[in-house]
Amino acid sequence: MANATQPHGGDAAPGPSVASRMFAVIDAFTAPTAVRALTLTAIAERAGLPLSTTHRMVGEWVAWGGLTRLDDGRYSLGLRLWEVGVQTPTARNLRTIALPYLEDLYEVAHEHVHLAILDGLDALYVEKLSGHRAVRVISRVGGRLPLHATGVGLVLLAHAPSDVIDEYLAKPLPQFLPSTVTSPDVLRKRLADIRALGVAFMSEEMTAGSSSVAAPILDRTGQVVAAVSVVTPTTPTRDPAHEAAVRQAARGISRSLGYRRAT
Amino acid sequence: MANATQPHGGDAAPGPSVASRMFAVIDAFTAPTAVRALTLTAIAERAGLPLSTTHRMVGEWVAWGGLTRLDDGRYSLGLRLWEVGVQTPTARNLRTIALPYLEDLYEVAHEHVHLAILDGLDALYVEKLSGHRAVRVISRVGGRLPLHATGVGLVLLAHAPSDVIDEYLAKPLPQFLPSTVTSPDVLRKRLADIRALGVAFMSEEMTAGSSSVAAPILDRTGQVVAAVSVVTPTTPTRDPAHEAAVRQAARGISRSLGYRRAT
DNA sequence: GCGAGCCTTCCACTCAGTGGAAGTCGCGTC
DNA sequence: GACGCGACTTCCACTGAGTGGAAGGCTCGC
Repeated sequence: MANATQPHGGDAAPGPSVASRMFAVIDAFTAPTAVRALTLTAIAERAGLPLSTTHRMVGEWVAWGGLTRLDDGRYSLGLRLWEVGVQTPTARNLRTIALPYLEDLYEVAHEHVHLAILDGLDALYVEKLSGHRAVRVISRVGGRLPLHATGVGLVLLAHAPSDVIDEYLAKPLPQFLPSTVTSPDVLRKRLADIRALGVAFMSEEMTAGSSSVAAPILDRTGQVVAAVSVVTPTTPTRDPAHEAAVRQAARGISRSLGYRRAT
Repeated sequence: MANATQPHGGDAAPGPSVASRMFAVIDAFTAPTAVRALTLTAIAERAGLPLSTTHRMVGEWVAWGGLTRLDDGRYSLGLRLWEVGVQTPTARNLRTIALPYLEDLYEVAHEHVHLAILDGLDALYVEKLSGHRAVRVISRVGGRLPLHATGVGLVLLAHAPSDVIDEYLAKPLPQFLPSTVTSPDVLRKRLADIRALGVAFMSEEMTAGSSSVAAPILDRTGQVVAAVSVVTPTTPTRDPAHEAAVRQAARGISRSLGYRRAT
């Protein structure tokens, strides 16, 4: 679940304000590991709050619908939170515009199709389509994965502002599998290739048995705002149809976002 | 946006607690109408809070990531809210399990594919796939539509506990188009037919020019927990392929949820 | 230059929020 | 079937976090 660098620190300081305590309660479901359901006591522990305080906070959340009490007495994130969350413009607009193209891509490949954006120093997965027989991968909508070991991540990093690249390469890069590239120099070269080629290829660097092709999505200002990819089981030779389809989807979405090449 | 009966009352009473004021701020983006971005002053008005209080609340939300300040100074719902929201078990589990089948359905029909659940007295849209050329409809993921005028809604209502049906039929039913059925008696008959047939057909009752076929999804206990539908442009004759595909998708999802017919 | 909107900051008052402690509930054990 | 345990709920006196009116900035456009 890659607990990234900058965003949300997890338990840490609940802070003196009511609001921060309210958030600590919600964060208990996210950090350190994402869980479905927690008892009141568990929430209190994870949030670092006294039980009675937690009790009141949880009560408020439940009243609003941000948390739900399950039959067994435990709590889980509530529908209201989902309802409000999916309204968030960034994710919603992008999804709405991109979905038809992702569908097309899925129809060609019948493999995982990913759409991700750069948030902080992570690839944040905005959408994921999968079929019945797709490879096992760990991405999930709303999840974060590292930039240097995923197809979409590499594309996003390649087109990020140079200070972001520097910052990312300055920190130690986890090696997930033998072929994960962790050398900053090699990565720099790789990013240059990705910019030149217009697509990124990735194989066996995050999940064993899976490879991907990813391409950048540009908005009306020509900025890279997202990346699409197809993730397939690793095969001896690359399927050129996938590359073409990913490129086409990326182009289609970019056009829908108002991008006009070169002018 | 059908502001339903029971859930979230919108502006109303902010209440004396900090939490309720915090929620009032978020609700400002939802009710009375969903909006993308608001100025601080607008939030204060919609939430019914003094400006300085709003200022502080908004500050807390921004610090956590639940709201984002845009370049023009206005605020919109923040990515963090989306990130947490998509983690909500109900929606997430259902989506994950159903998606592959929805994909199949989409591939057959190339029209809107909807997945909805019953929440309160509304159909809550959990997932929606659409292609490039699909009809214009007003459903959206996270949105609510009335039970008596949509395909999924009719299916959900038909299989709801009888007290829910009674409650729903007791209130006045809005007539959206000439062919919207609003008579409780006619609807009761219709619901019985839907239960008998196993699918619901709906035509020109919510949006002009669109029709749909919907089928129920059952969980391991045999309860109807959701409904799938395909929404197409209205045509003189019904396409039997759509009905078959919807039934098949519903069956597939039900099976994945652990439903075994009859035993 | 002036007014209108909109946002930010300040600060004395006070009531909402706090959390330790005591009470309740349900369950498995001896 | 009383006992203990863990998990939850309620209580309440204390107090500092939160409140909101007011004043100060900033930025337009006329």
